[in-house]
Amino acid sequence: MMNIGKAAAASGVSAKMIRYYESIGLLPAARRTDSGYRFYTDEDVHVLRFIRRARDLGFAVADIGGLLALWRDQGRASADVKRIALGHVAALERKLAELQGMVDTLRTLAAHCHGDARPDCPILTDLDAGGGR
Amino acid sequence: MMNIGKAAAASGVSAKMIRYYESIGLLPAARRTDSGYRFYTDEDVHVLRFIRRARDLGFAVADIGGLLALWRDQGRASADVKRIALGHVAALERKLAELQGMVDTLRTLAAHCHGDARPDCPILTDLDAGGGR
DNA sequence: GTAAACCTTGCCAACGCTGGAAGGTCAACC
DNA sequence: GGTTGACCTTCCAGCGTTGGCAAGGTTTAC
Repeated sequence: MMNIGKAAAASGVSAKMIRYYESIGLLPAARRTDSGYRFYTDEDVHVLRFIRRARDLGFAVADIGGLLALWRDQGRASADVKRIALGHVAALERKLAELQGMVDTLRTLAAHCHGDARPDCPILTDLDAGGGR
Repeated sequence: MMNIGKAAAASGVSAKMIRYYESIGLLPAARRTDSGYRFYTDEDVHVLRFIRRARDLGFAVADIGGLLALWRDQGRASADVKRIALGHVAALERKLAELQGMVDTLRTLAAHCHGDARPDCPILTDLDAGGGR
């Protein structure tokens, strides 16, 4: 039994976020003391850590709802978990490829920019012309 | 001389976005017809395309303000442009590394998940335990 | 008894857009 | 002239995740 500050410190999820997760329905409403303070058990902290770890791995909060349901479901099929994880990997890789393309383009442009006091610069010229595509 | 719909089609920036960029001060207030319609010139479309290209390269809207100022400044030093571009590359690469780390972790976990009807799954176990770090 | 550290709720800000509602304007057609 | 439909206008509200601040109640420690 601990209040939200302790649960936050123990889980690595800020008190603000715990309340937020509760407000959007990712977490069930916490039990309250007579004076209205939320209180949490070690089990709750366990769930919070699960959420934190999933966030660190880039899962959207909505996805985490699904993961939590599977986590709690002792009869789950690991295929379901794997499918979610690989779907997320695919999404991450799309984003990776996109960022990588930006980096490549910018590096190429920057490599051809004198980077001195002269005004001409292929970076601006490219932006100007729309990349020539 | 064209109204916002034409300018949007010609630049690849939606009418909604053009108004938004104006509202946040990235673009100067457009001239208006007597009836209040915004109107744009080919030169304006040129600027819009510049913005679009910069967004495609992942520049934040705030950064684009700086780039636009340099673009318009005929006496700019290319070093200033290059610095902004490389700073942006560095930020992109930090994000890339972060995403790559997530992908690597998830791929490793997924590779050890049977992905069948059995419930045990190292993905959940990892989330459970906080990654063991 | 009082001060400090906690808790509560609620609202605002950020990012970059997207959608909708309610209304005015313009062009084309009958 | 009238009507329809496609355009334009403004404002409002939301997405997702987090931080910050305010005003007030509670608990803890001295």
